[in-house]
Amino acid sequence: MVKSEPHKYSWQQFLKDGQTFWDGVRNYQARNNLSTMKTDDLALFYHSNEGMEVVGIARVIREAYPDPTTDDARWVAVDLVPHHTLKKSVTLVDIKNEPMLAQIGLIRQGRLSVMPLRAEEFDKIVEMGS
DNA sequence: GCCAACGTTGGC
DNA sequence: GCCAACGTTGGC
Repeated sequence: MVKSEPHKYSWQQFLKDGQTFWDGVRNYQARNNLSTMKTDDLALFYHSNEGMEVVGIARVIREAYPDPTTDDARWVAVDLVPHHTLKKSVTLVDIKNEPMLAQIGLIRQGRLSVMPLRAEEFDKIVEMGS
């Protein structure tokens, strides 16, 4: 799952662009999670702050490479394309109300901007959004 | 706009 | 290497 503040970079903008590079991660844990993403992996796209909901699914088309927006070699970016827009967004409230999802990173560690999801958690959210 | 959670920085 | 101070994120 990746998070973005909609006023900074929204799902709608992502759809319009057709592709984006996921940069600007400046947190080691988030960076490590980014690094584990492989080509063709799917990632839920979450709007933080405004909306607070999962709005779509993105697909990785390029695995972690050095973040082009900084000279600092520690940081990486990945390239994403939109894969699927959820029929209805899954809100943070929905997720909190689903016992099976109570332990996901989104709840446990709110500040983390990139986090892993187990396959069944991913599937559950997708199911709730369709 | 406030505040809690948490990561990072810097003094010792 | 510890810990206090500070900054940032994100939910409410």
